[in-house]
Amino acid sequence: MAQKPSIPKGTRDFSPAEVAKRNHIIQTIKKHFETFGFQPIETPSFENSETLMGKYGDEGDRLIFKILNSGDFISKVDDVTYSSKNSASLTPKISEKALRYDLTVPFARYVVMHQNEIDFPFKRYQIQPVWRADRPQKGRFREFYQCDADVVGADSLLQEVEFVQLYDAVFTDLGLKGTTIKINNRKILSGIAEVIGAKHLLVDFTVALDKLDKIGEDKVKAEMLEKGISENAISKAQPLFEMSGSASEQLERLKDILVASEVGMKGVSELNEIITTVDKLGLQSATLQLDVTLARGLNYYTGAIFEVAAPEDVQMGSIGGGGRYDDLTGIFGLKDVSGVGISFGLDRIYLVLEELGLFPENIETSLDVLCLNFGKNEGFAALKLITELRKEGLRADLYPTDAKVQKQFKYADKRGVPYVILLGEQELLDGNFVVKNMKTGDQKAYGLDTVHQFAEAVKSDF
RNA sequence: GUGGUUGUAGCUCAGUUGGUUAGAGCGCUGGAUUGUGGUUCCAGAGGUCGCCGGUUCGAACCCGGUCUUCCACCCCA
Repeated sequence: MAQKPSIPKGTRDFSPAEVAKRNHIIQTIKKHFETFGFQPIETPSFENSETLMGKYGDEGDRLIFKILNSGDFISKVDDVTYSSKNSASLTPKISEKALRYDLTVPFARYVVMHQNEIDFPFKRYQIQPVWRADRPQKGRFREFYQCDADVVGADSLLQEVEFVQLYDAVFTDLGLKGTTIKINNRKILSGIAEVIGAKHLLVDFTVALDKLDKIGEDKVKAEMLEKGISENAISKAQPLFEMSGSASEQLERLKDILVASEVGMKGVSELNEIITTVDKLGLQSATLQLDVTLARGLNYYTGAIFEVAAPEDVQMGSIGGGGRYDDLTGIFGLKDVSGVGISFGLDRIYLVLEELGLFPENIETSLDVLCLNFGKNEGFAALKLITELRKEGLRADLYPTDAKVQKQFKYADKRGVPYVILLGEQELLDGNFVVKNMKTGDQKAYGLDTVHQFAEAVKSDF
């Protein structure tokens, strides 16, 4: 080996133990997606560039991984473009495909392409990796999984209510108590921008406001000023910085502020309906919290927006987010299809569960029974035995060589196997096999004709 | 994309003002133990000091570049 092999920045290998834990999260999410009536789809890992470019803002375009064209792509570039050394104009000529950046835009493309086969409202879920050419940090990778659930073709606010319940169901099932589901409505933000006379600067306004809990009131105002929002406008928005109290109290105050804005009042009434409905239904372990500073960067949200914060004692960015987008499919030529969806950040949920020690104890157990190998005849008998155990549905294996018993036991111990079977010369003569419980150290003999009994005993121990 | 940070054995880390042969703990292999793991004891193997170049009689150590790690910003799951 000339040089140590490596993997690209921001990517990871997953060991058996890590895969087991990731699967635990994925299976839990999947289970609840399905009980809520979502159907799975999958889309290609790469799309045509024009499907993705321009959908996530300028910043987003920069973070999309582009795929170089095949063949002698450089000779097909005209001399002017080639010698301009301008990446923005050269890129489209040498790259026509790109790795998907999220699952929502490919889903919108899917809906438009398959609109005639889909029965609306369409509830789909999708669990696949996405790629971003970002600089890695804690909980941020260049390849990571998103677990999305979206509904298209239904503009009822009951969808929003369902998504709050879905978040609650998943995080409760994972044992992650004390998550906060923050909710806001893009219409309220639009309304405020309208009322303060900064409608044209909506995006800058919301991006700055989003940072309130992170950088504080003064810095947020400074950023707004810098972006060209007038002093006067900012002072009109002052009540936003002083929002407190229950959701209904906050909504009352918002009504006062937004009375002149039709869209703003619509947002207030939507939010009110969602919050009061959730309140009546109740949540198991999550808290729904109105947060008027919640903005979320993506430009396509038009109604409710969500973000899930991990329990307070864990240092981690959001572990999920989503919202309603009234016209996502419009970009691809299908008008008037409303969509709403949420996403779970698998990798971040993993880090949170790990930090809080919330993975089930025996999740890493990959084998229920290991049978030791005492030689040719004994090994053959053992193979017959574990074949029966496998038919019983147990994960059973035979040590492949008749290595020293000590070595075989050590292997079983390291693998975390709960039961070890000894089937040697003496046992063969007696027509039985000895089972050692690795946790307690107890040993017990079973007749070779009572394998089923043993299997049941093991299963009842789970 | 901007600024900073990290890299020494499989893992976690020491390593003096630049000085001969780079260390520890854990893990690994073998033995104490020819049918009993997790504890203990003994022995052993294992390193191009991230990579490339420079300064120097001499570099793990100083300088430059590069890759990587982590952090802050931008943005975001």
